[in-house]
Amino acid sequence: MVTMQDVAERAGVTKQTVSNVVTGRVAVRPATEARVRAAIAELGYVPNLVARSLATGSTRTVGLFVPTVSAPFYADVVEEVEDALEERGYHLLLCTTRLDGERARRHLAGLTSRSVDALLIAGDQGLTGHLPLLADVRFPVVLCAWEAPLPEGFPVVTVDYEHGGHLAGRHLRELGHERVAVLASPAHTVRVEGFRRAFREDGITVPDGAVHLAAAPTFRGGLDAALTALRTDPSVTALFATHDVLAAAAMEAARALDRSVPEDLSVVAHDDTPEGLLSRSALTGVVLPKREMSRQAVDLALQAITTPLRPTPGPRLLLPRLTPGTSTARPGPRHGER
Amino acid sequence: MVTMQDVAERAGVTKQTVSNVVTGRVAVRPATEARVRAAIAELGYVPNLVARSLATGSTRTVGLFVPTVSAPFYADVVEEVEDALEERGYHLLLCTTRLDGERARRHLAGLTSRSVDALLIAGDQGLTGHLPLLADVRFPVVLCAWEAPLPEGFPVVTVDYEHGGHLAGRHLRELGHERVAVLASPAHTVRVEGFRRAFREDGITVPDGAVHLAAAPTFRGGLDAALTALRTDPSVTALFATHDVLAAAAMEAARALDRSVPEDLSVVAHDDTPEGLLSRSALTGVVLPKREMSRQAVDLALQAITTPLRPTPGPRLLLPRLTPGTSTARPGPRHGER
DNA sequence: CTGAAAGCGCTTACAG
DNA sequence: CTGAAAGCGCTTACAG
Repeated sequence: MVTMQDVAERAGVTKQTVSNVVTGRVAVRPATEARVRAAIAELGYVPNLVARSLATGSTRTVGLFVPTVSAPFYADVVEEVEDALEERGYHLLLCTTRLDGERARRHLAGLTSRSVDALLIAGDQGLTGHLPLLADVRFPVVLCAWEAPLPEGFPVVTVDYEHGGHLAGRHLRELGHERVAVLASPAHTVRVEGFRRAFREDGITVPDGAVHLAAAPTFRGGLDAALTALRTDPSVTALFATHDVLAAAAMEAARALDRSVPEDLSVVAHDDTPEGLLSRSALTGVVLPKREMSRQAVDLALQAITTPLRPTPGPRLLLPRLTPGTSTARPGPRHGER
Repeated sequence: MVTMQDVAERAGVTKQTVSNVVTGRVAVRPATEARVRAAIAELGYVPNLVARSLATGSTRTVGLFVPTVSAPFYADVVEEVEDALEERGYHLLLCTTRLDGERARRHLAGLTSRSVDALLIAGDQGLTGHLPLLADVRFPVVLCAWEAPLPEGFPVVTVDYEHGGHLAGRHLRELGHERVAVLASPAHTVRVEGFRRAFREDGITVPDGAVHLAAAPTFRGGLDAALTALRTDPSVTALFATHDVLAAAAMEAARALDRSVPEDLSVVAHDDTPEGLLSRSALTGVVLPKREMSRQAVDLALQAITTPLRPTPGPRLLLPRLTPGTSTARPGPRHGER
């Protein structure tokens, strides 16, 4: 391996001068710089980043925990975070936790001490019990996309999920729906609360029995829950799905039960991926500011690397928006006939 | 920061002994080890991985390039690779290239010299022109999921895409389809060739005009191509989609044109994600051995770190399988009536 | 603007 | 089984 020392000898300078040329931190006389650059090119010198990291104390790498990359929402978050990091000259170390706290714990242990400059944790699922571990960690931690109760002591950039649920509920109320069902992941209690609040404000109760939890956050799990929901109460005129995968399942369930969307059934979703790669182009959905959230989280983390954030800033709540699609309409004539 | 030296002083030994305890490389007398472990616990010592990397020459991190994590196929590959790496005590540095060779080049430059022990490149899209750059790289590179012509000098673990296309074609032929169209990504020429070969073997030509390229590998791009395909030749009884996102688009197009699947139109896909998170639970598809491919690629890469693979092993071709679903059937009565 | 020195925190032979 | 020494390849003040 070619080292700085080799370059220095070739150029007839000391390695400190080579370092000055490479890092650009200190000005170097043009003639010297040219000699050094020529030597670098001739020898094919490439700086050893690990040695630099040891000397500077920075790896220029940030860790990201997400539950999975197979859910469109998190796939987008990963790419947004990667973009933001790349622009700032950082690498991305990815860990998927698969809703498994023990797995997250192992990953965290592997990241101990100085292998990343900071850690971003997107999504609270399966992690809340393991938060105390984060206190021992040597680098700043920023939480995002956090729906569980917000822990103290960590910077958080997240979405107002209650508001998101409320937007979905109000949309259905404005269309005139009264009897609705909810398809939810167990972790999405806050969105469900917001949704029910919208109905409550109009004097309508969405009963507990109308909330159907998907056993697993998969298409299959969602499909079963959706079929159950529509069979339990065939008179519902609309379905609220708390995330994108469940929404796809809801569409499929409607098809299976021969209810056309939106004529026979409205479907509104949370976490829609409107320009994504999936088949939900026309879904009415609450879209989350993924890009904004990712960038703010990255900025906060990089800032915390150089300047400890004392005191910890309060949580930043970004507002979701409702994007109208063609999956919702006024309740159809079938409403109440069954 | 607590160092090995601090622990050594506390335990009344030298730091080499602490190192021996931590790495377990050299046996240490039980009594000494107990003292060292106690000191580690008391001081909350955590080894500095960067320093270790500099001393050992290994970062225990492997880079992975994928075009995107938003396509189900690559999302699965990322998680499989991550699992294989984690089992072997390695971290995953992720770079998404977004079909952008320039972006890949930048990422590659950032990985120079010793920041990863090895690099896995999954998916050839947008990269073939940049392969020469890989020759300069300081760590082993393994290619996988490679459909473009195989470059010399790199270990490759990929799928027999021609065979995959042939499987899809033969399936449709066995059902009796004669007039078909293909929905393809520009990069998927090999699968298309295999598909056409299946028809050619039966004396049927799939004309060039029946192959519709999606402008972009997105749902929207696929939908446009699918609508064009079905409008250009309404008499086709089956559609072959060369990857999962296009298949989802084909289903949507069928729906939009009021052709029910499989009665009015069969759809067979390549790269299906049967147990994935998407709405294609019942699609007939050619499934790729993602898990097997990912593990073999990881094994090859880790092996190459310690023992240079000389000469470079020949490409490993894994065989895809056709999984029957409910999206294909014999051509319906509509066939030829238009 | 350039050079000599110390140091980042670990591991690795090598003696004892 | 334990200790003294050298080294991994860089950066960072600090003199000159």
